[in-house]
Formats: sequence, C-alpha cells, structure tokens
Amino acid sequence: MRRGLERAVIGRRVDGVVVTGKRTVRRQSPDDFVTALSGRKLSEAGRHGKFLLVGLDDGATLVAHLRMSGQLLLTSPASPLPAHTHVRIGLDDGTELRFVDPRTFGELFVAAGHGPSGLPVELAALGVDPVRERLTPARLARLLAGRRTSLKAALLDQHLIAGIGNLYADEILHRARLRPDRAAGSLDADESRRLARSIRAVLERAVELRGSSLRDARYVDLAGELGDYQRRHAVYGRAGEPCRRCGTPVERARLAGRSAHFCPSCQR
DNA sequence: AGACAAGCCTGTACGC
DNA sequence: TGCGTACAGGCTTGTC
Repeated sequence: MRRGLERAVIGRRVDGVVVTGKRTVRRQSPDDFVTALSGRKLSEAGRHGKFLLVGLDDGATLVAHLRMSGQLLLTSPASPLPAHTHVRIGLDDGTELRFVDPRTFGELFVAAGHGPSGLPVELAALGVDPVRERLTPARLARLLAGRRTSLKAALLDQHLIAGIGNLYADEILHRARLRPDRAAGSLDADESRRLARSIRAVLERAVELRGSSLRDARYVDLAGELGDYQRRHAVYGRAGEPCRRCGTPVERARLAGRSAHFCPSCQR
C-alpha cells in the first residue's frame, strides 16, 4: 500500500476533502482534519508497523490505519461510491483517494508534529519495524528476554515489534520452526536467529507479493487488486491440511484470544 | 441464528 | 505498591 501511494499520489495536491463517516476520523474533529489536509501537497509515503504515513508539505503527516477491513482506493471521482465509503480526498490530477471500511475500526488523522524518533508522537509507543530497520537476533533476544508470554503474543505486541498481525505471526513461527505457545523468553541463540530471519523473510516476501487477500477480499491495493501472498501461506487457514514441510496435518488452537495455526511436528 | 474473524484499547485479576 | 502479564469484553459487519 505504501508503495502504491508513493507511485500514485506523491507530488499531488489535495483539493477537496469530504468526511462522511462518523468513526473514521476520531482523534480530531472532522473539520480540523479537513482544514489540516486541504491545499496540502503530498510529499512522501512512509509506514511504521501497520500505520501508513503520508507526509504533507507543511511538516504534518496524514496517518492511516486500515485495521481489519479498511481499504484505500484510488479512483475517478465519477466511479460508483462503494458502500461504507467514509472519507474522500480529491487530488489535483482529477483522481480521488477513498477510505472504505465496513467495520469502521480503521482510522485517519493528521498528526501535526514529530517526536524524537521522527515519527508522529501518536505513534511513539510502537516497537521496531523489522522491514524498515534490521532486527538482529541479539536485539530480538533482548526484546523477548524474561517474558513469560507466548511467542505468539509477543509477536503480536505492537509495542515490541510493529507490523505483525495474526496471519503473519503464524507464518513466521512456522518458518522459524517454533511453536506459538513457547514462552517468549525461552529461546536459545539459534532459535532467536531463526526467528529474526523468519520475521524479515516472511514480511519482505509478503510485501513483494502485495499482501494477503483472504476469502472476504477485504485487503486490496490502491487499484483494488488482490494480493498474492495468501497462496504461499504454509499454515494460516490450513487447519487439517498437510504441513508443507513435513506432511503432518496443521493444527489450529486458541492462544492469547486468537486462532493459532501450526505444525505440531516440525514446530517445537 | 449465531459463531467467528480481525486489531487494539480498556478494565480487571493475578503472581511476583 | 507496583509492575508485567493474562484474559475478557467491546467495537463492527460480512461470511459461513
């Protein structure tokens, strides 16, 4: 999504903003949001964890989080408006950026300042983004040291590592050959190395393949196209099917309030 | 009809 | 007391 924004909207100027949804813009008033965005030039496309960051020419940042069901779509303003369109941002090349979100968990806001990390202060609590920065085995081991939580819960904790959701946590742990219910603080050096490598490998490959679109087809790119990474899933959504590594049926369990998919034979 | 999926915040309970 | 952690509930709607 960030790459799509970089290609399609950077350099464009905002020339009309309409907020119709009641919940999408909730950290500030819709009027303040419209004012902060109107007339601004979009100068860069960034991301930290699951947050998209579009830099504005006055130093502010348009921040977007899609949560479960959000979509950002770039279309002609004349194309039919999908149900659950909550925000429309007109651009000076005659296109329109739309935020569509049936479950309304997603959000947009304009962040005025930057913290010491260069990120908007609203995002200061997020952990390291392992695609933007190198997450070495040693650093990962430090993050996990002493934690009694499960590995799965640790990977999902955005304050430790930013950007891993339920699906990718399962894929990462399978690749690392680690059980999701292992205690996070129990890894030896080789296991930390495998986990660090798997985090990077899975996320980078998923980005290359433009993400995972599940059966509900909620995740699509700016052009509305499906991703391709779901075809590579080794465990997620494959309960009862053979493990791609060893053939043992994939198990599905409940852990940290989430579904966890794993191979009981080759993940230890 | 109703469980379920997801991300993340909040509230509460617990052990050390 | 206070911290880290675990767990449940809430938000929401489309899908099974």
